[in-house]
Amino acid sequence: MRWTQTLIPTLKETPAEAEIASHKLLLRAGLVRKLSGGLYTFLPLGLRALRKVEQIVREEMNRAGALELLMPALQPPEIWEKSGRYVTASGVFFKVRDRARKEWILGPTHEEVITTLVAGEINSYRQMPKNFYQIQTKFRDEIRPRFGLMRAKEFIMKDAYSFDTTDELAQVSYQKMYDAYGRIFQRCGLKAIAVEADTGVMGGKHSHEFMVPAETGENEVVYCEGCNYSANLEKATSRGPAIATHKLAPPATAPHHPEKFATPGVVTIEALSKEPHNVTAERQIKTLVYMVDSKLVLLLLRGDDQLNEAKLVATVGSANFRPATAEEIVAALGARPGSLGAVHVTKIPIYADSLLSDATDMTTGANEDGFHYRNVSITRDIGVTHWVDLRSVQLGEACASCGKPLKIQRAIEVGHVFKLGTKYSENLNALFLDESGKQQPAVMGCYGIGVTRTMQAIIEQSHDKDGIIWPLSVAPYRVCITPLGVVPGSAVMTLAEKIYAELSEKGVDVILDDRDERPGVKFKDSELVGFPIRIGIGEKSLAKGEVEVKLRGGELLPTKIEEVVAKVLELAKQ
RNA sequence: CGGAGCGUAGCGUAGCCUGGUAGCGCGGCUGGUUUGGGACCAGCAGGUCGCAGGUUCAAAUCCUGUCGCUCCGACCA
Repeated sequence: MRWTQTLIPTLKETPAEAEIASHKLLLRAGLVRKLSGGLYTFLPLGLRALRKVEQIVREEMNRAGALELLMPALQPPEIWEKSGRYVTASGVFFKVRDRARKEWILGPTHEEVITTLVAGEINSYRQMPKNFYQIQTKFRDEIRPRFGLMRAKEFIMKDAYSFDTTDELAQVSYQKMYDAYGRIFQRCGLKAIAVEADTGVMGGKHSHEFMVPAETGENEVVYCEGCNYSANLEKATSRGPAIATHKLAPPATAPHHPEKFATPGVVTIEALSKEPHNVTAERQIKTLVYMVDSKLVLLLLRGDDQLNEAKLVATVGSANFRPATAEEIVAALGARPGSLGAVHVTKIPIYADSLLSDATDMTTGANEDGFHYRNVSITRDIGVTHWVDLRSVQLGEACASCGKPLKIQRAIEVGHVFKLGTKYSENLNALFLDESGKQQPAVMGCYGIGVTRTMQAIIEQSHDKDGIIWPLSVAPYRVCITPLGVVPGSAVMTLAEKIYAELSEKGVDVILDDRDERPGVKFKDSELVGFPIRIGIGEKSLAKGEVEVKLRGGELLPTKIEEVVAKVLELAKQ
């Protein structure tokens, strides 16, 4: 490709809308342009990089035995009603109506469609296992699109769905995808790690997310350097905080009942931990009031812990919850937030974090404004209905499996693999006959990669102050030829044309910067766009019988003219 | 949806508080000088100041509404 014949609208200045490095570079390097919030046009250069990522995904899926197909983006709501997700997933739907006013859904994902297909086409254990995938545009009415392609209303996803006869074989399919994902991200030049993850609204039993460490990521990953443990913060567990609760023995003189005391104006854990009360946070019980499916529940945590809402969802089995309003709380407990507690509460379900299971000599609100109880023993004084895991792991806590201190790092989720079980196959009738002629639901897995997000994650992980540093495997062009003069017939331009023709002939992706621009402009642009290999040709180097081969990552390699094609072929090999 | 901020030329912005001529840089076009790291000179084009209403002799500026964008939260590839 000749630079003057394509469109690469690079920008010197960063558009105000971009906040993170990869978003700024997508715009500045002329890869994408925004049409509207969360909606982007891929310009020729951006599309080339995207196609490279797609091709890597395709090759690895094929290698893992998955079968490519293509499903409609427009879906009938009836199949979502069958799966039960018409209501639970309704928040993400873009809906449209046809001329008869019938409603259709722009597909946010395709479990319902693929399961409907399989229900019709696969009837015997002899036809399994099967794994189908597609690379296709998804539509999600995101509450807040952001960071360019990172979270968009419309994005390209690779989604795969496996169907097996047994749980054991489904595990094999899952492992194949897990391994393929590792290869895909590695080939994209990404450092990605697999972490245990929460299954969320997808349902299912078990899942891993593939995370790209990045400060700008929207997720937090808990990991251990002592063993291989790593998990999304939403899911992570530990041996608990450094100060254990069960070691807080009550003084021998303490009475065998809670003792009410006045705490005027004290409405936070922190305030209670200071003068004159001096009750440290780990000796307090934090009482939260939530509305879950329009019913009140009490959530108890140790004073220094944070509620993990993903764990709450897993615990109560509903994503339909919110903190109760002050009015609802006063009506139910008779006190305002800040003086709440669960002592003597009997009519409301009480979910307590397991960390409190043997807590004694604790302090908590007395459900009377301005008063707290001390000397609370949770098993003696509080009618806990459910002991559960509600707390978020904190930095430095001991790893549950090896005891080393846990670390926490922000990351971008680029892929997610789920074991789904038989939820969809049962609801949508994807049944097969086994060897004994018995009808059974297929055991499913589903596997997603955000292709557009992966492309941006590569930029986020691989750039410097001058621009993008594309890995060879996904660069829009592997080689950029930069003649410093473009006069037709000149020695410089003649050589540039010759090298361009030879590399093109050998099948190398190469772009010839034939713009009549000053050298500085061309150098800056080639670094901003981030071509892995640049061949600089100018009169100075030509006089020495050389051209300059420059790697975007660093080295400058003066190269004899007659050796340059062979050398670049070697460098551009993957 | 809750909270915060911002909408002025393709991009980045000044002007707004204190109402009266829309200004600058980048980019674009023409001509010239330049030519190994985002050149210089001269000239030119490009704006219903997001939109609608209101106040006023007069609105980019003040008021109301609305739409859009960005950031924090919930959602997720």
